[in-house]
Order: sequence, then C-alpha cells, then structure tokens
Amino acid sequence: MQSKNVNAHLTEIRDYFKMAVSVDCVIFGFDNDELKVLLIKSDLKEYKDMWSLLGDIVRPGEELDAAADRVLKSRTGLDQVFMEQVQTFGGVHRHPAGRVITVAYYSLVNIQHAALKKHGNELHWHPVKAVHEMAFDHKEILDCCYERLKHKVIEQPVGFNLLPRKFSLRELQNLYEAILDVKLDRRNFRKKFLSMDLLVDLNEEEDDVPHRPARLYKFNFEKYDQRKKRYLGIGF
Amino acid sequence: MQSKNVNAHLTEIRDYFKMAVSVDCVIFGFDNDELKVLLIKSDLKEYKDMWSLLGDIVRPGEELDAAADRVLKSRTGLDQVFMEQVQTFGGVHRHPAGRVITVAYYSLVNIQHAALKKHGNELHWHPVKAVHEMAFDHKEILDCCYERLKHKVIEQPVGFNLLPRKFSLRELQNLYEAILDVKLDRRNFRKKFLSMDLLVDLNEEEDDVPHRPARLYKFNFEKYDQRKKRYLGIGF
DNA sequence: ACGTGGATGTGTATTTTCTACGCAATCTTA
DNA sequence: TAAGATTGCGTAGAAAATACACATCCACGT
Repeated sequence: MQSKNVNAHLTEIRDYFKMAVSVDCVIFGFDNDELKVLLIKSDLKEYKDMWSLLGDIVRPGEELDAAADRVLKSRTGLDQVFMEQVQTFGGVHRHPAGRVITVAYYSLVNIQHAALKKHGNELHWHPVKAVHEMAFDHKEILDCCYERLKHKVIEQPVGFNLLPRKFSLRELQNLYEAILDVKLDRRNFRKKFLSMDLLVDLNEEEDDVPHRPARLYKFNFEKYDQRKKRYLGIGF
Repeated sequence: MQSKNVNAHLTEIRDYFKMAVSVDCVIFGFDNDELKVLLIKSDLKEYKDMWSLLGDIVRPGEELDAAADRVLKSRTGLDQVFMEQVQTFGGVHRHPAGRVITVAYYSLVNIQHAALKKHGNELHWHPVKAVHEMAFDHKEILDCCYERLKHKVIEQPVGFNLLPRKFSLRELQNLYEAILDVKLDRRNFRKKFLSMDLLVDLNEEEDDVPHRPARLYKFNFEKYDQRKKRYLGIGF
C-alpha cells in the first residue's frame, strides 16, 4: 500500500477504515467414509434457516490466524489442528450488514474429538457432497476450500488429521477416495503409502469387524516434520 | 451502569468497522533472462527510501480484484493480464497508520508492454533474487507470491504471460530456469513442451543473434483454454 | 468341525514417464 | 573455409505409475 493514499484527506481516510474483516472456517471432518463439514444455522433474518460456515468478525488487535483459531476452538473445543488460509472474499454486497471482507480458512479435525458447543445454535456435520444452498456466499467459499483440500492431499499427507490416531490402510484409502471422489487400486495405494515410510505399524489389529481385521498404523509426524518438504515433481 | 455497558458495546461494534483493507500487487516481469518484480520507493517516513510493492487501499464499493486491477493499470497501463490472489496478511502492526489488512496478488506481465507511469515516484524493475529488505512486511509478501508462482508454473503453463508473443524454446527454457532456479536439460525440456501440443510453430526464425537462429513459436491460448484443466498426477 | 464369504496382505509384469546422453545440421565469425 | 557455438532430433536406460493374480486370515453359518 502506498502511503500517499493513507495521507489523503481525513474524511476519506475515515471512509476507508469503515470496513469489517471476518474469518470463516471450513471445518472438515471424516466419518462413516464421508467427508463432512461443520455448519451452523444462520440466525440472520436475511438467511433464516440456511446453513452457514462458522465465522466471526476479526477483533481489533487480533491476528487473522488467531481469529480463525478462536472460532474453531469456541465451537469445537479444538485447537492446534491443521488449518490453512485459503482465500479472501470481498464481494461488495456479500454481507447485509455492510462491507465485510472475509478471510476463508479450512481446517482438518478428528470428528470424534470435536466436542460441539451448541450455544443454542444448531450445529451439524454435513456430508460435503450433500451441501447445496448456503447463506451468504458460503457455498462458494466451501467449494473453494474443498478444491484446495483436494489439491493439498495429493501433494502432502495431511489426510491423517482427519483420522483417529490408529487407522487401517483401508480407512486411509476410503478417506482419499472420499476426498478426491475417485476409485483407487487397493494394492497400489498400499505400496505408495508404505513406500513413503511415514506409517508406523502398531502391531495391532482392528476389532469388532465382521471380517478379517486389518493392521493398524499411526502417522509418523516426527519423521514427516523432519523431512524436508519433498521436491514437487516438476516434470521438466 | 446499564447505559455504560450499552455504550461500550456500541463502541465495540464501531471498532469492528475501523479496519482498512488494501491490495498489494507483486508484478512479475521477465527481462534479460531474469525474473523481475516491479517496486516503488516508499515515501512513508517510517520506511523512507525502502522499496515496497504496488498497492492501494480498497475503496468503499470496490471489489478486491477490481482494486488489484486498478493498481496494476494505474502503474503499468496494463489490464487483462494474468493475475491471481495469493494470501491475506493481517499482522496487527504491519502498517503504521492503523489496522490495515492487505490482500496480496501476483500478476505476470510482458515487461516490454508495461508503460511505467512514474507519477514522480520512483518505480523500478528489480531482479527478484536481488531484493532483500523491503518496507512493511512486503518482503514476506513477495516471498509468498514467488513461492506460489513457482508452484504454479510447474502445474500450468502460465509462464507465457511473461514472454513476448513470439519466442524461442531457448527463451522459454531460460524463463523456467530463472523462475525455478534450476538447470534443465535442453532436449528433455523441448520434448516435454512440444508434447504438450500448446506451441504453434510460426515458421519464423530469430534475428540478430550471433549464432544459428532458433525457430519462433507462439503459445496456443485457444487450445489451452478449451482443454480441460489437466488431471493432476495423483500418483495413487 | 469345516467350508464359505469377504476382506487383508504381498508380488510381478506391463506400460508410461522421466532422465541421461550422442550427434548431425546450421549460422556467424575469424 | 575452418572453428565455435547453438539448434534440432533421436535413442537407451532408469524410475515411476498402472494393471492384475493369488494366497491368507478371520467371522459366521451349517
């Protein structure tokens, strides 16, 4: 930003400082072999009974990431989960109350660990594929974050954040198939993941399954963090 | 007591609408086999004589993308160039004038087509690798956009936006080598690009080169636009 | 007790892509 | 006209992605 504009007439400056900034969180979970998103019923009369993302105004003196963390924690009790800023939506008329620019985040949570705090509002996990109409421009934001997630999981193993600590390769594959909406070959998927050497074999087995139980693994976060961000396959 | 609380509440609400939003443009160009970025000397006393990105406050009633377009056009005369929103920076103290949240964009322009409008300010193309200290948090923003660009060019052929309409494969390779800061094999690079079938052989040759002239190509934007966004190599 | 169903765990062959080079052709300049 | 530098093309080997077969294990029903 150029200072010239900041130093313009004071009245102008006041106009410029009349915007509000909010954060909106697309909170993804995984349950029942489906990718889900946490939504809340809008209490704005303009969007009565429509579902909306979890968000809030950014407070004066509050960092953007902190605001997103606060929203997540206040609704799910969770913190220190995977979260990433995605894009900022600034449509002039996107909010009935005035010019509200919103910074969109998505986060990946273990749906079992989330302790939903309803505060009287209706809070619900929705299958992502079943969400259509939403309040504000939230459907657009959801779509944008979902695309980012798809892109992310094929580059880096972030899917683990959606799973329980212990999981089988089948569960992991179901997760990828659900997110990417593709069918994957079981054996190649297994080879691919085991060759990354990021899974720790727990020498445990599934329980309570009506068939041969699978081995359980956990993700090796330490090794992943140590390892340099892998060189992306440039191709040329 | 009661009224005091109400007043406090009102003040709070007003505080929420006391932020300013700006856009900052990382304008990339390519010249002399170097990736360059267009910077301007800051005239803010806090950052006297330091280089900063081109940006401006988002006006009331102005879309974010429109603000970025306006900044680009006002300084370079260019419009309808490749531009992408990257990330939003909201550090509480990032601007001396108050809480200014900035949305970062990067754009790719043909440096020859840019007609710099100096307005008395110092405007200059800097080699990206030679930029170190900058005003505000602009170095961080530049780095972030540069990383995004690196990521982008290995996924989609956007580099053409930095080149003249007619170019040789050598120039194209120099571009990629400069952006990615790698050395590429000449023959494999050629094969890779020709196999994409996005280059149109113009049956023309370079001129004024002290060696065998290379064939000139142009990018086939029509074919690229028609073609679906290629399925990213999932790998599993 | 035993076979069946369904899912797990491992291996191998094929295809495709990436990578590493060799060499002739072309143009400029000495 | 030879030397130097760069372009343009092709081929062989390595690595990765893909396709596919089969044996093993556990729960359950008869």
